[in-house]
Amino acid sequence: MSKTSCVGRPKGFDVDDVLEKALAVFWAKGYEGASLSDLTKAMGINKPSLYSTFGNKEGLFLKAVDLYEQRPCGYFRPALEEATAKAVITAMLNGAAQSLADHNNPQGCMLIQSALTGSDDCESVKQALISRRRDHQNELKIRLELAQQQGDLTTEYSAESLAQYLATIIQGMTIQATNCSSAAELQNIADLALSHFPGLE
Amino acid sequence: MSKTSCVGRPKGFDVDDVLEKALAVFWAKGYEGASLSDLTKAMGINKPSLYSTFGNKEGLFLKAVDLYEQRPCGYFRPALEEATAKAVITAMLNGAAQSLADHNNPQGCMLIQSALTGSDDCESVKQALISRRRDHQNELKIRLELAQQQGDLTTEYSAESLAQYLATIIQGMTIQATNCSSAAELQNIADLALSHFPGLE
DNA sequence: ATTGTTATGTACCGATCGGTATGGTATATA
DNA sequence: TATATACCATACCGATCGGTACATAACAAT
Repeated sequence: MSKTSCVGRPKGFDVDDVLEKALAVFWAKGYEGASLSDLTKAMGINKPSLYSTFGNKEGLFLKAVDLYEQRPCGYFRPALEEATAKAVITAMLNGAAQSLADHNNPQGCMLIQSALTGSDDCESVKQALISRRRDHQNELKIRLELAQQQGDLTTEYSAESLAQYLATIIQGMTIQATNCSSAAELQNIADLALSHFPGLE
Repeated sequence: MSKTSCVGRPKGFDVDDVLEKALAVFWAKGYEGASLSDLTKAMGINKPSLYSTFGNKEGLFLKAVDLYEQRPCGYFRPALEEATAKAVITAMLNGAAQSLADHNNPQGCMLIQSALTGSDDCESVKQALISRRRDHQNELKIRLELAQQQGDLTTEYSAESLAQYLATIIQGMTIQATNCSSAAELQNIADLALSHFPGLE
């Protein structure tokens, strides 16, 4: 797959494999907090290999973000596919609670905590993450608009408001996760939010 | 006040004044993202003055956090003094919305974004901020317990759950604020949260 | 005016930052 | 086997990091 078998010496590592190691480091330490030494040590490769494969630190980070959105944060897209607004929101809240409580992963959400602030150098990374967050919120809005058209979500509130409200709660849950909240606490928050969510009959 | 007029050459700057400048830098760039050059330039002093006055970077940061809790984030304590649970929660949500929308300040909440992640060096700062957040949540819990005793908050949910739920929403709002949400959007989130808050009548 | 004390500005410290030049090594093609 | 190609390890680059030594300047006490 990643071995298209070109001429020359083959890579001594699996690209997807080391990317996953890099993801774990960025997730735990953030973009600027993760040094090249941290990364190469965790990935088990040397700096020239990293640069020839991923371009530079920022390129590696963005690839890691792509992987993050496919893997651990993976409850999001499936939740959008649920049949009704209530099912979507339920899947979203429960998925967040479970994902954030999973101790196999670093605490919190990578899209939020890896570059909320930072030096001037990381402005582009910061903006990239803001875009991803807004994109997610927009996908959710579109799904809730559909639900309103299909009649399983009241039109008392705009889809935009409700999407923003749900995003706010989930983002708050990610901060709670970094505060060492337990799985039970996170699930309790999700339950409270669901049972009092606006617009669901 | 800060000039107790001791022996020796007097300071050429006002301590509270430069601390406020430092706060603005830490708030915007985070603990590690704010370099000593950033800080000294904004404060208008040189490094030796900074170190003799505040100890080191971490000492300066912690002093800035103290100041932050008194000043821009200042809606918290007054809100606890409100007469009823509903008034407390209303003041908390509206205060957060207004404070976060104030463009005189950097975006977001300093207690959250200035050290969510980072290198190993900033572990103690990270923990200090986690403590502050949990302390705030605990103060809120105690206030809501009192409200339950006084009968203006139902006992359907524990004060601890409700405090954590409100903290989650406000923390989510701070992330929304860093996503360039408008004042109207933030207020809308606050309104939605208030009108659907569990346990209020 | 002298002395003691504290603050200031400059110049510097070792360590680490992100990133790269280089030379040797392993592989595919010919 | 010869050669071209690409990867790997080491050592290095200038810049910046947090922090400090040192000489000088400004004040209070005598």
